[in-house]
Parts: sequence; structure tokens; C-alpha cells
Amino acid sequence: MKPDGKAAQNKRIKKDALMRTAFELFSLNGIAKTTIAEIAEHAGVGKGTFYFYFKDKYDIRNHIIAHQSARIFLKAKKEIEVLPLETLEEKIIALTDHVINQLCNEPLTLRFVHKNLNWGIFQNSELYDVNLEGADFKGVFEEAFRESEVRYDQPQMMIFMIIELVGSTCYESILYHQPLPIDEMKPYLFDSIRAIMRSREIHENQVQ
Amino acid sequence: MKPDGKAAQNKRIKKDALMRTAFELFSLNGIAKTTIAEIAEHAGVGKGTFYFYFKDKYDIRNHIIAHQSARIFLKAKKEIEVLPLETLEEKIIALTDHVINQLCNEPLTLRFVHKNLNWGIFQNSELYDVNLEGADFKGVFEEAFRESEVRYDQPQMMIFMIIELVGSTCYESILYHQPLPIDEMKPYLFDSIRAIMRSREIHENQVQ
Amino acid sequence: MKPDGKAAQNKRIKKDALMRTAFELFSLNGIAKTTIAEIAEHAGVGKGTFYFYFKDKYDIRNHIIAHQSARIFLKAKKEIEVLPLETLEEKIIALTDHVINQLCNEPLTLRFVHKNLNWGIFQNSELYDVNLEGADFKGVFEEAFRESEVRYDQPQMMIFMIIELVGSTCYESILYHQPLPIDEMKPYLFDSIRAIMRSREIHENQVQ
Amino acid sequence: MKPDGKAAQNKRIKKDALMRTAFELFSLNGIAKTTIAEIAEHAGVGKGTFYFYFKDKYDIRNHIIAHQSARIFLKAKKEIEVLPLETLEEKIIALTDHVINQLCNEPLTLRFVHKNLNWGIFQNSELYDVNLEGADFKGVFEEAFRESEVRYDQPQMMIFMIIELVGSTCYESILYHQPLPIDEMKPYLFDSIRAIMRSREIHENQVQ
DNA sequence: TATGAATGAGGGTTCATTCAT
DNA sequence: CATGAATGAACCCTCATTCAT
Repeated sequence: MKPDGKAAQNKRIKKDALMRTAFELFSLNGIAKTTIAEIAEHAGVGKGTFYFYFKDKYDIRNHIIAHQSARIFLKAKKEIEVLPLETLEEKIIALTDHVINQLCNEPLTLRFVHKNLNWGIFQNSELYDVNLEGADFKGVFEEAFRESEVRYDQPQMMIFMIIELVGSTCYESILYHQPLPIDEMKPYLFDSIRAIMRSREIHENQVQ
Repeated sequence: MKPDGKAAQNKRIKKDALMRTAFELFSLNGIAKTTIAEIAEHAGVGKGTFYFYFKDKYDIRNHIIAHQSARIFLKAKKEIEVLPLETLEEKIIALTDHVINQLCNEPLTLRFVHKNLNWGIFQNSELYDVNLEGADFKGVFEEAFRESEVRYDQPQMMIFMIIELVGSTCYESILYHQPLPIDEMKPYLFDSIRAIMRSREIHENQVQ
Repeated sequence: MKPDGKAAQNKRIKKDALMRTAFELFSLNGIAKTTIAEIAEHAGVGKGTFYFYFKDKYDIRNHIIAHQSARIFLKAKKEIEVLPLETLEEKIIALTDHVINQLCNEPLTLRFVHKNLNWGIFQNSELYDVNLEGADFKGVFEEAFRESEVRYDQPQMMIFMIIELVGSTCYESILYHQPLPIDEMKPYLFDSIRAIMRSREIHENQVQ
Repeated sequence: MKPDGKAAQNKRIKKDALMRTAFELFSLNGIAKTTIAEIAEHAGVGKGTFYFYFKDKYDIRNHIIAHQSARIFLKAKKEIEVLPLETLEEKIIALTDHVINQLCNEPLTLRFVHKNLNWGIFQNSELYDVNLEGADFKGVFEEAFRESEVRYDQPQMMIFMIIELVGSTCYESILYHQPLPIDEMKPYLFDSIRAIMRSREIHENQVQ
């Protein structure tokens, strides 16, 4: 008489449907111009149902950002795992490259995630119950640094700056082709990433 | 016999009053939560008057961004002109430092300008009739590069990436102290800027 | 177990209340000077509710016109059904007479319906879900022509011209008593209708 | 020091410019959607100047209707004066035909004038200082009836009904091709006019 | 005489949120 | 659990009209 599994599963389905729909509408028309009525209607549920799953528009927005960022990051991570990359530097460049390629194919995602993605959401994916395997950025990077032969000074901050640089640059470049289209931009961007990383390398016989 | 000056001057004053008021309200409460009625009321003009000067909320926003960016940039530029800085690298670091210091004192300005500032508005200040002496970024940087003893590959793009890096980094760091407060962040940020610039230096006996 | 009927019925009631109220206000003050706020207030519903039922002021106007035209037409039709009228000509004159009498008693309706009533709305009452029995003008007239002993050339157009003539004439005559008050006008108007009809009669031994 | 003639002439020019401009805008966009600011701007005068010449939007509308109706009527009248028409009936049919042809070429004029043209404005052209030679409808028709060999019962009302019939019919037929396009409509319309007129003929040996 | 900057009441419309069913 | 009719506060924006210049 208490079909718990079924019900819980049903809830997950509805919640996902709402998030998927909201993501599409947010991407297409922007957050401000998307109404809850629209989201509910396109998701095939009643308006009241929306409020059962999310507090308001900004609550669902945060969930979506966490989910989409994780999705793109994890896909890129999986793709580079098969590549024969030696150093951490090579890995990060490759990861960046794959993320950029995904964003090129999904400019709407880029527009939406960009600038809504802040460090906080990025680091606290568990707050937004991201429903994906391995969505633990912090852990992933910590492990990568442990495995690296080269040591880095303040690795966390380095990652922070690289992410900010890549995010901002891609936004202008992919969406507005400014100051250059992304393809021409890439080499300079990768150069900058390498420059930042090398400036933080700790050499054996060196005191930091 | 020439009532032109008076009237035009008067218009300028009203327009500036609206922009100043709107800037304060946008900074305090955010753009979305600021109504045109509020702006008009605080500026001491009728609601209709707002629409006489600006198309809508987003029009005045663009004007304000262009104006504030220029203001901060020009003040920093003036401040470093008296310093005995030899190289372009030193100048850009100093300029960045002064800009950051201003933004620390005006976190609201930072919140508002951030990520509303895109490369387009930055480069087309004349579109928004910025009313300030020397608000010609492009020209300023071009001159600086001409005067520099060191040559740089793709100087425009280098500036673009530096600006994006500084902007994004400061936003998180000043407003949310993440991943570190701005004072501790600065050295790493300046290191990154230097690293980016050095990676683009053109050495005499080298073919680009 | 079937809440369908209740809800739908309730909607119908609200919609009708809005139409009745709007009709009164349009008649009294004209369409341009009637605000949606007024309509909603007088109907005892929230302003938002109006927009739940009608797209805008002109949507409700069309619904009202279709409804009122049908109402007046059907009442006149019912009234003449009990009269011992032999020919189609007599029937149409009688119908016209009864319509005119109603319009004399409801000059506001006349002012409102006049010239807002166009042939399109008149013929497509189903588009505006007129909620009245027998509101099928086309069908009514077609049947009448079938039953008539006298044949007419182009009966549809004849009806069109008669309706236009009567509508325009009554407007000026009832509302402004120009060029004559309606009572003195009537005989001349009926003469004209008869003249138009007779000019379109098809006689047995005649080829049209 | 008092350039009266010049000034008066100037006024006439401005007034005509306003009326011409307003007529175009009213025709194109409708009265409700045309603003005084638009009229003034397109006419090349200040907004305040409009109020020097007209009380408000509805004042200029009445002037325009009177002027346009007169224009079309007079042009048709002039055109048929050269034709060898014997009877009044022929003249009125010809006049109607020419008016209809003009309206076909100027559907915007038709849309605008129609239903704004009421008997009052038509008969009191002097109220709106129509600036055209011979714009005295009443007089024109009275003379025509005096000259006619055939007498008519209540000629004024006959004209009234003909005008109403033609006006309403043309509106639907020219603008919406309902119930038939105007070319196919014409013969039936002219038949109706003839029928109405013949029904009002007074025969010598007859007592009305 | 002519202007056009300034006004502000008031219109239409939206939409997050609630709650009876 | 789910719904969607109902709400009404709040917003944006228009525009006729005035009046100092």
C-alpha cells in the first residue's frame, strides 16, 4: 500500500523534467524572461507542482547551473582519460580544450552558465544534489595534483584563476567572436594557461 | 540670443542626475529590483522624463557601465602617470593595482560593472557618449605599446585576456573572499599577469 | 467524482459576467474610455482574471458583438414566428421592424454594435462561441429562401445589402433623428427594402 | 511691419501640412494609434504648434473627414459633368460609380472616412471650413432635383439612404471582398439604387 | 509665434504565489 | 499528490497637455 520506490522514482522524473525544461527556456530566452508558468506547462505539470520541487526561479536556476557545469566537466574528464597525457599541464590543457569544444557546440549553455557559475556553486555541488557520478571537482583536482610529478605553489588558486580566465575568454570569443574567433584564440589562451602554471611550478632545489 | 547652450547644458545635467541616481540604486539593489519609478523619484524628475532621456532600463545600464568603467580606468591612469615606471609590464601591473584598490573601496561598483562590462562596450565608449576626457581605451593602449621598448605578439589580445582575468578574479575575491581575500590574492594575480606578458614578448633575434 | 462539469460551468459564469459588465460599460462610455480595470472591478473579479478569459479589450469586444447581434436577431425571429406572414418579403419586413423596435429600446446597444458589426463576425458566430440556441444566421436565411415561393437572384447579396442599409439608416435615425426620426423613417425604409427585393425576383417565364 | 498676408498664408500652409500628415498617419495606423507627437514631427512643426491650430486629435479628425469627403465627391462630380447623362437616375449612378472607383484606388481613405463620416459632418461642411470650391452638398443636390424632369417623393431622405447603402456596401466589399469583390458587386448595387429611386418617383397623374 | 522639455496620471499587462478541489 | 483558476500588487510605458523660454 506504500509504493515508495515508484513514488520516489516518479518524483525524480518530474524534477528532472522540470530542470530540463527550465534549462532550455533559460538558455533560449534568458532567466528574466522565462516564467514559471512556461516551465510548468512545457514540463507537462501543473503550476502548483513546480513549487513542490523548487522554492522559486532562482532555486531551480542554481540546481541547473550545478548540474550543467558538472555534466560538461565530467564529459571532458572522461574524454581525456583515454589520452596518453604525461604531465598535469598537458592534462589541464586537454581538459580545457574539450570543455571549450563542448561549449562551442552549446553556445546557449555557455550563455546561461557563464557568470551564473560562481566559485561557490562550483565547489559545493553536493548542496544541489547533482545527480551525476564523480561530480566532486575539489576531489578530482586534489587527486590530480597528488599524482603530478611537478609540484605547484597554491594549486587551488591557480585552478581558480585558470577557470576564470577560460570562462571569461570563451564567453566573449565564442558568443561574440571578440577579440578573435575561438579557434584563433585558443593557442594564445593555452599559452597563457601554460605561462600561469609554469610561474607557479616549485622546483626541487628551490625554497618557496 | 543663443539659448542653445543653456538648454543643452540643462539636459546634460538632468541626464547625469538620472545616471548617478540609477547607478546608486542598481548598485544597492541590483538592476532587476530597481524600478524606473524609483530612479525618477530619487532623481527628482517625473517618470516620463526618464523615457525622454533613455529608451529603457537597459539603455541607462549600458550608459552607466561605459561611464563608470571609464571613470575608474582614467583615475587609475592619472594616478600612475606620476610614478617612475620604466617598463610597460610595470605600468600595467601598477594600473591593475590602482584599479583593484578603487574597486575594493567601491564593491557596489564592482558588483554592478562586473560581467556587464563586455569587450564591446569597453571598446565603443563613444556609442554611449561618455562625458570624460581621455576615455579612449584603445588609443591609450596603442600609444603605450608604441612607446614600449619591449615588443609584444598580439598586444590587443593580451590586454583582452588580462582584463578578463583581473575582472573575474576580483569579483570573487573582493566580494566573496574566495578563494582568498584580495590582498593575499594580489601577488598571485600579478604573477599571472607577468607570466602572460612574458610569454608574448618578442625578442630581437627571434622570428615570430 | 466528475468535477469537470462544476469547474467548466463556473468558468462559463465568470466569462458571462465579464461580458455582461463589459457590454454595459462599453455602451455607456464607449470602448476607448472603458478600462479593463473598470470591467474587472464591476464584474467583481481581479484584473488578472480578465486576462485569463480574454486576450485584450478587442477580444472581448468581438465576443460581445457576436453575442448581442445574435440575441437581438433571435428575439426578433422568435417574435415573428407567431405572426401569420405569407411571403418572404413580409417576413423580412416584419423581422426588420422587430429588430428596429428593439434597437429603439436599446440605443446604447445600437451605438455599440453599429459598424463594429461586420459581415465577418455576423457569419462566423461559431468563432466567438455564441452561447445561444439558433445563432446560425446563414442557415436561418437559407432555409427561409428554400421555403419561399418566390425565387430571388443572388439571395445572399440581397440580404447583405438590406442589412447594411438597415444598420446604417437606423444608426443615424435612432441616435441622431437624422434625416428624420425613426418612426417617420420606417415607411421609406421598408419601401426601399421592398424595392430592392422586387428588383431581384426571378419570374417563372424569365431567364435571368 | 505687419505682414498680414504672409502670416495668414503661412498659417494656412502649416494647417494644411498638419492635416495632410495627420490624414496619412490616421489612414495608415488608425486614429487611436496615431499620436500628436507623430503628427507634429512629420509635419515639421513643434508639438505646441499643433494645439495652436486644433483643439485635439478629434478636432483635426473632423476637419480631415469633411475635407476628404468633399474632395472625393467634388472630383466625381467634375468627372461626370462632361458625360452626356440625361436623367437624374443616370447621373446618380454615374456619380456613385466614380466615387467607388476613387475609393478603390484609395482603400486607406475609405477605411478612415467610413463610419467616421456621419450625416452631420456631411451636411455642415462650413463648420469645418472646407477649403474647396463647391463643397456644398445640400445645394448641389437641391439644384439637381430642381433640374430633373422626374419628381421624387422625399428626395433628401432618398439621397440619405442611397449614401448609407453605398458607403456600407463599399466598405465591406472593397476592403474585405465580402460578400463579393466590388466589381461583381456593382451591378447589384446599382440595381438597388435604381429600385430605391423608382419606388420614390412621383408620376404626374398620381396623388402621393 | 513657436518650441520641445517636462510632466504624471493612468493605461495595459505580467506573473509569482496561493488554495480549494 | 497534483492541479490550475484566481488573484492583485507591481511594473513598464504612453502621451495629451502645459509653459518657460
